Amino acid sequence: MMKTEKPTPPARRASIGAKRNPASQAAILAAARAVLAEEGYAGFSIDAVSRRAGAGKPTIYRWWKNRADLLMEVYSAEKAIITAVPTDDLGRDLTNHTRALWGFWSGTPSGRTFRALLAEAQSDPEALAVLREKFLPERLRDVRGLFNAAAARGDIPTEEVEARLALYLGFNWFYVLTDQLEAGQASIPAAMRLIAASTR
Amino acid sequence: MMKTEKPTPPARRASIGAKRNPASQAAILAAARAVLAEEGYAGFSIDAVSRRAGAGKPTIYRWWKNRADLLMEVYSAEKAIITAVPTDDLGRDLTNHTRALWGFWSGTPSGRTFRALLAEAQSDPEALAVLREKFLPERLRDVRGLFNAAAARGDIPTEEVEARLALYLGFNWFYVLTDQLEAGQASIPAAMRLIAASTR
DNA sequence: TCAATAACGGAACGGTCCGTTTCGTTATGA
DNA sequence: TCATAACGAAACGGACCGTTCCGTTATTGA
Repeated sequence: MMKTEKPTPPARRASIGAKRNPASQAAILAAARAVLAEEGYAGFSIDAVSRRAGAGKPTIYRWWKNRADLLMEVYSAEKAIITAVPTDDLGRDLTNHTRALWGFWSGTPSGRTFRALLAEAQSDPEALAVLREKFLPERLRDVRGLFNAAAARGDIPTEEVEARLALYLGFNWFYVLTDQLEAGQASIPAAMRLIAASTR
Repeated sequence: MMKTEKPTPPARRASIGAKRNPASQAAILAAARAVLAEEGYAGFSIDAVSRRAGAGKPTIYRWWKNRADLLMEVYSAEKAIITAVPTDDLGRDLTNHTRALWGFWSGTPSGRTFRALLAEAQSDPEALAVLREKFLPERLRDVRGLFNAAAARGDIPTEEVEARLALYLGFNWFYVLTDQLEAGQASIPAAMRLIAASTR
């Protein structure tokens, strides 16, 4: 396998006593982010992050259970300023939100992080459960709010919120997982219009 | 890591001369299928397949470039008898096709194989390219036919076929990747109706 | 004040897996 | 007949996993 090592100054940190060193936490998250940005999921290993951060592996395992755990925090640490305030047009809201999300995925390491997270969940049932029951619900709160608001207005049936949410999610997953965010942009408006269509 | 070894009779085969031994090919594919069925992507390694098949690793690498290559053949070897002949109702066609696909994914190791394939593509750009440009187009031929037929009838705009196909694909991916095929069945009809909706 | 506590980075551990090479064996096909 | 090539086995160097032990550092609380 490849071995693209960065001669970056390790910049290690010592213990600051019987408590967690925030500098180490930050260095590890930053290193994970950098590895993902530069090497993608293929290069993402605890060893690589450890080397890059100038941190010991035990320090990583002390605070994160496994790779999925670390990936989730890396993703969450990137606080996307994607606010989703419902107007009176669900289709427009969804289009705007999708464009913001794709911009976030493309313009930061977050797209790669998300892809890594989803891949990791395929080989770790426990990670998949956390993804399904904690990570996704949190990340979906705003979008779900858009659908709920539309349902409250009577624009869409309440009992179809789940199906439409799945359509929305899947649409985004398909393009990010196939690394086609660029080419897929043209499909956004039509897709969002269909997801938001009122069932008269 | 785990070590759940099967004491199954190795049942190895010798060379049959200066040509490929079909029995070895079959044994390797069957072993890969079995490993995926029993251990999922987590247990899928060339070593494990080699042991299980009673085959040498060089024999595997002689005929398959990498894991993704083997995964694709495992998936393709499972010839799903999912015919998609368009009627005059795209929504109904899609619902039927989706149910057949999910049954196929649930009732065979193919769901796990597909998940493994998608995960593998996240760490191997070359595998992703093959998936995108060869594997998916082949697998999507029939479904694309459904959309094209609907477009030919004037039920949906031709220029929206790509967007609707992406919605369809993503919907399936979301449920299979989150291992929620069972719970997601209720969402199928509504989702397919939206994807098939005519834009009057 | 001063020991118990705990985090830190490091090195090293046994183990798995990768992809390749080397080997002796087998049988084809020209 | 004999070059060719596939076969399984074994072993390779290297990467990575998750853990253990180490000496060091500084906090915490008795």
